[in-house]
Amino acid sequence: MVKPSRHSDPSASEGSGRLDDLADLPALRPLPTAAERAAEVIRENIFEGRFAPGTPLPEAALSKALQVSRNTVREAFRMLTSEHLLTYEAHRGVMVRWLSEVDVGDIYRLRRMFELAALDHAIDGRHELDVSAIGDLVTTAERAAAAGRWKEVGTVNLRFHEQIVAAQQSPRINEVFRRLMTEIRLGFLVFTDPAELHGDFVPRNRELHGLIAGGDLRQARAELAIYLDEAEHRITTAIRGSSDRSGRSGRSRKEGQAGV
Amino acid sequence: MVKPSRHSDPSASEGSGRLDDLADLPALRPLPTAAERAAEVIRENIFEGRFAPGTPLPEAALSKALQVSRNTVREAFRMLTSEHLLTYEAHRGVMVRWLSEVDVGDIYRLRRMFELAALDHAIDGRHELDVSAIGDLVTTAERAAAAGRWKEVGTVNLRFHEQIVAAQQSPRINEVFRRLMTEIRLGFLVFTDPAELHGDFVPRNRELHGLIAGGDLRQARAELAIYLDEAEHRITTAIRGSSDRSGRSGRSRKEGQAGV
DNA sequence: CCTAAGACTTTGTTCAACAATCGACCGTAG
DNA sequence: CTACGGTCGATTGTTGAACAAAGTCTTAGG
Repeated sequence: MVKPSRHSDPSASEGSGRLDDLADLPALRPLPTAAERAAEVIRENIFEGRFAPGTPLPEAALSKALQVSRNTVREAFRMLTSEHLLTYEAHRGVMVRWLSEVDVGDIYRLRRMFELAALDHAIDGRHELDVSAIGDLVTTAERAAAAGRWKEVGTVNLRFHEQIVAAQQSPRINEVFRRLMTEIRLGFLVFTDPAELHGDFVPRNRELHGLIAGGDLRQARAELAIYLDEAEHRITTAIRGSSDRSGRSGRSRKEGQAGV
Repeated sequence: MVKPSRHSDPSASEGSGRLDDLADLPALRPLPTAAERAAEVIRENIFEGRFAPGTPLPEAALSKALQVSRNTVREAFRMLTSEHLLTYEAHRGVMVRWLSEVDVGDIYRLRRMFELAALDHAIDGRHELDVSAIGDLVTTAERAAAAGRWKEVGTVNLRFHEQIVAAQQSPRINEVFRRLMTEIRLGFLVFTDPAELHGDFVPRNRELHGLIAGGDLRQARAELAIYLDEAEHRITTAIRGSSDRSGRSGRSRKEGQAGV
């Protein structure tokens, strides 16, 4: 069973079990290379709204700001481009990606495929959903919502869906889906009030968890489908609104964005 | 009104319509950066079998061989790693990826999802398959097979499937699928005689095309499902065989491959 | 046989420089 | 006034050398 996990391998339950507890530690972020750290910072700045969609990111400026060399910045850019967070054009550099309505539609098409397939798998008994992990995530989201930490609510909600998809135990599905979840966060940025977006999804996730825990998987699947339709519609509407108001037709040359 | 718009209407038989033909030029292959060219060469060497799976690729050696700087080589490595053709481990560099049976199973799970969904889409009338493009690809494959150019047969066969998937008109599905097709070519490498693998798939693709052209999409879907099962089985078997024979347990440290 | 210290190799990162390309500015011609 | 064409400055693309950090191999010793 080749589980290509970069970090500790879970098969460490043999021999002198003294170190086993250490293996379960949160692994305090190795973040090995400078490029990864740089990418992390840029990513964070994007999701905090400091680097808004459309913002060009010059290599020299980032190099100075992050205190790393230009080569390292370029390396970080490449990572973020492959995550679809930046768009790249030769000799023109990178800019923070604009998520269009078309993009959202495309992302949700993939979400439906992967998430509904996961439920189908569970219905057919091919794999099992991790009910307790799912429940924990809902609880975490509820606590964050109660405390008003809406950004965290959004993040945890996405992990909730990742956990569902993980039931298929497909490394590639997990990877692609994770990237989709990162990308869709660009769509969250158009909401000035995150509560508006995430607020009522928390109780619905709780309901989903209840259905799954109760074994009512068919009902859960139906609910999930509705959930996805509505989420897509809500983000699409928000994007349409914001693109009308703030004239963002400044998309310059050509029509689309390159660099996928 | 001499606005030289790129896509003027076809009524170009008047005035100074002289430039309109230029708009239809094939746009002469950019291949802009040295890193992309380097990646292209390495990719080609992998699929030609000169860089076999498991081969480590030292930066310095490639830098000298390709006549580009080490930084550019690293850039190329990163591209190929994100295509899943190379595996990467910090401070240990990259090596050509081993495709395991588990990988093949995972890839084919995705293939089924995407390809069968494309047929379902066509069945529901949501999108249409490009029958002529599909037919052209089969013809090309037939000609290559007749001439014994089996590597080309494999490539064209993959493009045949890409064309089917393209019916869904989803940029992200296309991208992910294209990457899967690249990756599965690593599985082709275990066949010493490519004809053994690709040979009888060509007539089956012809049959598939016939069914699609005839509008018999349900039958096509069923055939495609069988096709995929058999292809998976054939590659899996070949990998099991080759990993038994040539002791490839030289997978050194740890059990898996990192870097996905 | 196994272990450990040191030598060697390869990767990670930086820096400075130059070439290639892009975008804007600015005259000139119609 | 607008359209065209060239110049210039800024940014990206790429190089080569250099050094630090981590891994691998060799060798000496228990």
